Amino acid sequence: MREEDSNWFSKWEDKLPSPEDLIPLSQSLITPDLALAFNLPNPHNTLHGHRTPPPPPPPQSAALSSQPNSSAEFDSPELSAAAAAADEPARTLKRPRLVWTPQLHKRFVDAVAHLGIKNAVPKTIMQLMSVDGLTRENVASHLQKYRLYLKRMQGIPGHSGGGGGNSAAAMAVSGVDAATDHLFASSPVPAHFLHPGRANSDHFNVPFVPVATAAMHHHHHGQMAVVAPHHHRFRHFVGSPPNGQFDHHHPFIRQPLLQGQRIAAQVHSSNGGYAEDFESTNGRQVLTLFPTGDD
DNA sequence: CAGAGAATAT
DNA sequence: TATATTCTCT
Repeated sequence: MREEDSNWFSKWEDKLPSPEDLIPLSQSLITPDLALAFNLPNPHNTLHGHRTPPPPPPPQSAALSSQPNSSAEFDSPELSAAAAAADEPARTLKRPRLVWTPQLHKRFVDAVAHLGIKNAVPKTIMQLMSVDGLTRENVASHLQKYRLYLKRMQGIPGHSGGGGGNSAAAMAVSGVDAATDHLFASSPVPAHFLHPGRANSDHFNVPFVPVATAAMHHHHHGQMAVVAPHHHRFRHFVGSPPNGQFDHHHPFIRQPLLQGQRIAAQVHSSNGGYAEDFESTNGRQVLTLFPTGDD
């Protein structure tokens, strides 16, 4: 692959989304814990600028009664952010539901596509997506649904996975409502996804930059310029080659979504509008990347 | 044990 | 319904 260094770079570069595509993608998920712990740095962000990021209310327990748990839980007032932060916030807090926006899903699909079905497992996908705050569970859950979607799509021949031309047939046959697949249909399904028998070949060779989830630095953001590929050869294999046979295709790199952009939330009860900040409705919060139209 | 994937739960 | 959580198996 080295002799193709320059070559692959071209291809790589070619394949990259344009800056315009990348920028809207540069959102980051901030873990609620983090948000709480740091009391939302609330930089000068802006875009909407308005409405101070309301200090996310402490997790008002209640709800959920899965474990009657012993005794009563006291939510001491002093258990505020400070105390919580000092004590290990992550443990007690509950993450808001993640909303898979088309942009986020796009990343997901890209990751899966470049990893190859074989290596596309939650952990790996998650790492490749490098979205701050995204958990393996988030990905696993989404992947499960996505696979079902693909399965349905496979049953319908003559379909080209396309956002624009969605196959009503597929949906009709599988008795699924169009709305159901809307998200999935928003990103084209790579052809090989639909061919189980076919040995697909793309895997690893993924120079991804692990994003340190340090909450400390929020320097420059917005600028998501394509990271300059270092001249080194990236030797980051994801997973182990089954038989040592490498099949390198286009290198795939993702710019980690840096934090500091903006975080938005949408209330579960179908809030018609788009997100503002963190809004809570009896403790039910939804974390979402702001919708930027479609891709 | 960690983690994938399916089955449930909310 | 969409996403989360739990459970089972690898």
